[in-house]
Amino acid sequence: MTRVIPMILEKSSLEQRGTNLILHGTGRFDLDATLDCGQAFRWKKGGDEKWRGIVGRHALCVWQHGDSVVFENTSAEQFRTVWQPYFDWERDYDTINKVLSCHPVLSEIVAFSGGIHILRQEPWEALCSFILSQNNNIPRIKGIIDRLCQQFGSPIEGGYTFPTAHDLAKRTVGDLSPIRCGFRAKYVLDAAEKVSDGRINLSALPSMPLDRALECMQTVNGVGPKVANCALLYGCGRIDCFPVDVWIRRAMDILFDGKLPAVAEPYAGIVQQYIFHYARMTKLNI
DNA sequence: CGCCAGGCTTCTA
DNA sequence: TAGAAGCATGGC
Repeated sequence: MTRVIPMILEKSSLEQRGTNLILHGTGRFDLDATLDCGQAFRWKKGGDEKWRGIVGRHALCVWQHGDSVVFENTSAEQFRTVWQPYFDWERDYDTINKVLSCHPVLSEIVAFSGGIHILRQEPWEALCSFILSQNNNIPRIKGIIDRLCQQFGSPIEGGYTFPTAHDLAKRTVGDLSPIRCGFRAKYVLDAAEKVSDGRINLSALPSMPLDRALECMQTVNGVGPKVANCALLYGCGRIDCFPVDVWIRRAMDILFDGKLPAVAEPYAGIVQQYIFHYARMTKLNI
């Protein structure tokens, strides 16, 4: 049975084909780049070219053909409540990309990275993941997070959930040793304690003034400006955040003489992700 | 093997 | 108060 549902605000449409749901007309959206640009660490691409990952308590297998994206075993209802917000399909990236492209250098970066969407991840998962990311490389971060979920998450069909702050708050550094996250263990535990006992209220962060939200994040031992910005950008939908790491620092100096063009400021977080992907993939060979 | 990784805390001058 | 050292671990 095939049914096509036109979508509000989009040129796209949904088609239910058997148990799979297909989103047509995704334009310039790039699933590979979105899931592999260093913003999320729990997606794996199989030999069958399909991505598998877990968000909340939902396991998903997803792939792309041209401008269609296929969601395995997904209902329209689940798409609307889980995957549409997660993949940030409510946001008008076409218009943002158009606005950015008036700047010559940004235009080149948009041409390269403009298919990326910022994923709306769980705040706790984003905070915890980016604590684990510090002074670390992406393949190893993924391994650590895999082990964290297997050890302390809940088993569900298709894998394990990300452990809650409450789950981790009662653990010790010794408990975390099988995770092999090194000196970061004490930082994760401090974050877990502060989130689970309410000293940090993650649900208040999206609407807080940015400077206060950053300050709040940085009350965690082991969370500085970079991790705080990442947690707010990827976990709280704060696209006004601009995390600066070594790649971004170098790219900003080379591409923009150290200063982000004014036209990019309202979308700083999105542009940051575009630049990060561009910098890593091209190694800034310009 | 040595260098470095989506940094941060702590020590030192 | 700025700048360097130290930190666990392993990918490349």
